[in-house]
Amino acid sequence: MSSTSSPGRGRPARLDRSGTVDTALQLLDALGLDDLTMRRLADSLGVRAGALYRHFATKHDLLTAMAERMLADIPAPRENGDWDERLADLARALRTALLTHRDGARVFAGTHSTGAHTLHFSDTVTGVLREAGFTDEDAARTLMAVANFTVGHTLEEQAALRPADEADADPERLRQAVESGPFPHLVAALPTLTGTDFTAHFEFGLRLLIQGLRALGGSGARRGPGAN
Amino acid sequence: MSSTSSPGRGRPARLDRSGTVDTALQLLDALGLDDLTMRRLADSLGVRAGALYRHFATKHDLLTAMAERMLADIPAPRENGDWDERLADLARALRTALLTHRDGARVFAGTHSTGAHTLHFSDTVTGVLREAGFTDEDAARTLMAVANFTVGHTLEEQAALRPADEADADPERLRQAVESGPFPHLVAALPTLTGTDFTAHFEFGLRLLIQGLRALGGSGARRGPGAN
DNA sequence: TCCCTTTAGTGAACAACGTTCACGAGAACG
DNA sequence: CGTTCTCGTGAACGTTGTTCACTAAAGGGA
Repeated sequence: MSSTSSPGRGRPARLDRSGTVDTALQLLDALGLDDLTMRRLADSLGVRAGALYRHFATKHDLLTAMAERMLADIPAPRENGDWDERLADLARALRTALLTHRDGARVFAGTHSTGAHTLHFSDTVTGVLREAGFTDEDAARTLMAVANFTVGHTLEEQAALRPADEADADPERLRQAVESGPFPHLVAALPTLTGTDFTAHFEFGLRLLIQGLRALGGSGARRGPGAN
Repeated sequence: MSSTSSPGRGRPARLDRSGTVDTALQLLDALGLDDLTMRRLADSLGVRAGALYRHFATKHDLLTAMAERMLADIPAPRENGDWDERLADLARALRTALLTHRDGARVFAGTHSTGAHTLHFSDTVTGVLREAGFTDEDAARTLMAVANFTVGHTLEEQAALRPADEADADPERLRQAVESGPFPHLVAALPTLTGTDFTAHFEFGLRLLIQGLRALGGSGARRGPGAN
């Protein structure tokens, strides 16, 4: 299937940053973040672990490059749309990018890339807002709010997606704990809380943020659409 | 200074779950999550590392107990207040609880406690919303949205608070990367993005969520206050 | 009081981890 | 052709979470 990830035999195994990140992301999908080790990655590349340090100063450096790569394929928001639709496009695209790889949100949350893709995404978000008439300050804070919500949500979503053998066994354990204590409101909320339609959960929070933004931006909300 | 954290000499060193969690949280504040090891914790307790496994099945189990303990001292929201004020109280209290300990958000995000304090907090949040007239479903989804935003925000806040020696050096490195590329909107947003008033950032996102909630809850927003 | 069961911590070990470094093979270059 | 530089090797270092046979001490009947 893939040409870069098989260890092969007798292959010369010339490494480079880009191909290594590719293989690392494939390995992440196969093993999860906890089992992604420098030695296993080196094995997949037909190389010893020490060789990786010619290209990445540290494992954290590798993870940062992986996070940066995850944002590479984020599509641009729709053109000729209102700012709220375009902002929603971008938030959904960020969630999708994190969901594309196993433990993607954990990798992203643990790093702080200043690479071109990450900066481009942030620039696009603030651009949509500034062009809609929001102040620089509100645009910046909105970027943070949307990104933090999206990362927080996806962290939770991917935690729930984990194989159940990892001692958590959330669905039933939570229900039992809630029902055996004085938590009447939680009992009522439980069906939704344990529901698995994470897209609906995400859309709910996103709608809240955007509605709040509409209420805030007296000038921004009423601008003509697509004044590109 | 503290009586539970000094290794002492010749002390019999009887362990229990509660005291161990206390010492672990003190050690977390002193060392940070990355340097909190089972051996160091055992040292602080005057005990060998293996002894900890009599009380905690795994390190993750210990961390879960620490996360649960962090929510122990969360104050109740104001009584006789509108639902939006009470919800804001709870969100702020969660942020404060996570900020109280170094890397608190990381510990919390990496665990899923089903303990009494965690459930009580969730019950209180959904209770405020249900009593305000929101549906069970909206109450549950609001809990998730507010919690995910708060955790995501505090994760970022505490990451920025880290000692600068950890290779990130965010403030200047980000500015330099942004200004050396084609990111005009980001440049404009930079002063706010690199600002250190995280409370203002948090309040902005929180206001967005609550305003959005007001727009959503036709019946909820107009209920009489304090219908306890 | 004696015995016996249970509890809790010891000490040593295990496999695995991230990371470092002296070294050698081979490419690149003049 | 000779030299320099690049890059992966192999072995090691210190540290991590976790396990387990053992021992010392506490608890409870008879």
